[in-house]
Amino acid sequence: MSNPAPKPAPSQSNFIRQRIEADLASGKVKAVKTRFPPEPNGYLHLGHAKSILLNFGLAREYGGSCNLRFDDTNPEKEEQEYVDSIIESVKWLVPEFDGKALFASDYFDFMYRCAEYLVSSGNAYVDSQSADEMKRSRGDFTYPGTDSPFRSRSAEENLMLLREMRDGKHADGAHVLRAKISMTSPNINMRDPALYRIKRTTHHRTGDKWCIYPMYTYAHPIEDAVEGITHSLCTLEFEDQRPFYDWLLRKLADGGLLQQPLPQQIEFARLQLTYVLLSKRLLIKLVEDKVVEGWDDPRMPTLSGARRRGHTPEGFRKFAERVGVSKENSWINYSVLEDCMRQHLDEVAPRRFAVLDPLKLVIENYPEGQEEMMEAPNHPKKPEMGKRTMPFSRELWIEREDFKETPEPKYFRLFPGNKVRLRFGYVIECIGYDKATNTVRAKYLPETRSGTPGADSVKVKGNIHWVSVKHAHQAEIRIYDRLFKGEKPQGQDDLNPGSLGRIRAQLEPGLAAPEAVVVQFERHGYFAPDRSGFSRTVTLRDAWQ
RNA sequence: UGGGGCGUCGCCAAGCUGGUCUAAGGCACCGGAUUUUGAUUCCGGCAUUCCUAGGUUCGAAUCCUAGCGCCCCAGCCA
Repeated sequence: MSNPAPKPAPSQSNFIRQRIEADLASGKVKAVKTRFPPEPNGYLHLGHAKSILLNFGLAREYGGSCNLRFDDTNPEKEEQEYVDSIIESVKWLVPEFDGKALFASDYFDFMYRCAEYLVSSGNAYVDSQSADEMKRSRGDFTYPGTDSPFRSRSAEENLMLLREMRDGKHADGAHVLRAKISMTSPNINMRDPALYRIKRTTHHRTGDKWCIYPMYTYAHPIEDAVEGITHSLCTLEFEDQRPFYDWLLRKLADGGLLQQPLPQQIEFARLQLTYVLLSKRLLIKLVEDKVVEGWDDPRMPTLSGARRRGHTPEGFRKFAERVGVSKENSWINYSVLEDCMRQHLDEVAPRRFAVLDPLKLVIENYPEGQEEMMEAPNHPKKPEMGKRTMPFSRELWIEREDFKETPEPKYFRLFPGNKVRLRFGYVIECIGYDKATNTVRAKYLPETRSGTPGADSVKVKGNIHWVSVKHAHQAEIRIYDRLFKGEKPQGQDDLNPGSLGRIRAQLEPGLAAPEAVVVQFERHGYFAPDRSGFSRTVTLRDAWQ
């Protein structure tokens, strides 16, 4: 009681929060309950991250809870492998997630009972038209549909047929259970939508128990209601489905099968990122065609790929906050995601030296055989992150970019006659370049050793990193570029052939055994230890050129 | 074409029970300061205008009318 509740970070107002707050204030809803309902037919991608963070975030923010629920109503497309990867990704992204997964298939019995109720109460019927006939009689945008010749079957006949369907007495496609609403509704989704179809397929969880499976349209509202979901968030394309969502729930509640308060569907705009393709169909194809190494290839826009790439949950949270939620069909620049990752990584990544494009430098007045240990902080602003030491010697690797025989204007790194600081080491002066050995020649100024009183006696503008040739640890570094070259890629034709680059780099010795999830190679960017090498997560911002 | 949505700065996005809007905030961008990462941080600048045209009103991004533009729906997919 003593301490005032910690003030939550002020969240950006949005239409969903407003709805929730109104429902809470009016007493319509006691506690917020949301859900994230993926279909286990692929790996989670960046678009899902927005939805996951939205649903779990809202629940946390309003002291409610959020379920991970698999929408496994189509056994033909769904697999256990996907279930496992999805659970793992959600766990990774949302620390407070308890790892418990729910399944639509656990409600199949109840859904079936609801179906029998709808039939008995005259709200559903078994249609025996072919798929093609159904399509034709549905009408189109300009013409109303026409009633199926089977629409007026008696409740008894419908019930009998439905049970036969359930018991596997009919072939796939022979019949379908439909809601009896109106074939003339201007909303095509209300023209007697299908509820159950016959699919004599083995389900990854219920096995061969069922011969009929509910449609998403029918199953989803029931799943929400059974779990006591208060706010069912989905993407814009389901907006036209909402009247049916409400219709179904009301019928079932009238029949005493569901309790108030009933869940309400709220739609928001899905994430669209430039240079990224988030279609599951295409992602599956990239994996199958081996265009990438797998679902977790660091170039993939999947969460498992992002993780290997070095992207972090905290970065994603910043991203979700930054892009907000609305009904506006917007495109987010990919650079926004990168910037969010940079922002988080800047705070937590230990700094290290890595020479990605090595050029040899010899300090001619530095005694051969001499070695010194140079101390460098792990983070420029966080002394609590400690320090590490690096061996310094006469021959060093420096970045090819950091030396120019003939510098362009405003270039302030190494060139003949110029002085530069070897970061956390000495100030050196370039005295030439030996073409025969491809070596930069320099002399050092002994009194300028970092951390000593004379360190600042010589002012220099440039600061470059280095690695002792004798002590360097070599490793492969994967440099990733965008997987697609177009700003709004359409498909595989837009793949960027240069999305993967491999280089051999010279690293400070401690990097032989990296402890951090992501480190910063100073002046380069953030890199994630990955498979005996490193994956470049994202570069540092660079105002030079 | 019928229905459903959306249109506020380069990109997001508040505001939309009308006045406090000559429109919040973030990102980007442009200056400038600090800096042993040309990074980070810091400070300053950045829509007389809210898709368009009318109307209501003392007063409109907010209300009304008519247009225009974009997205979604005609799976026994989700």
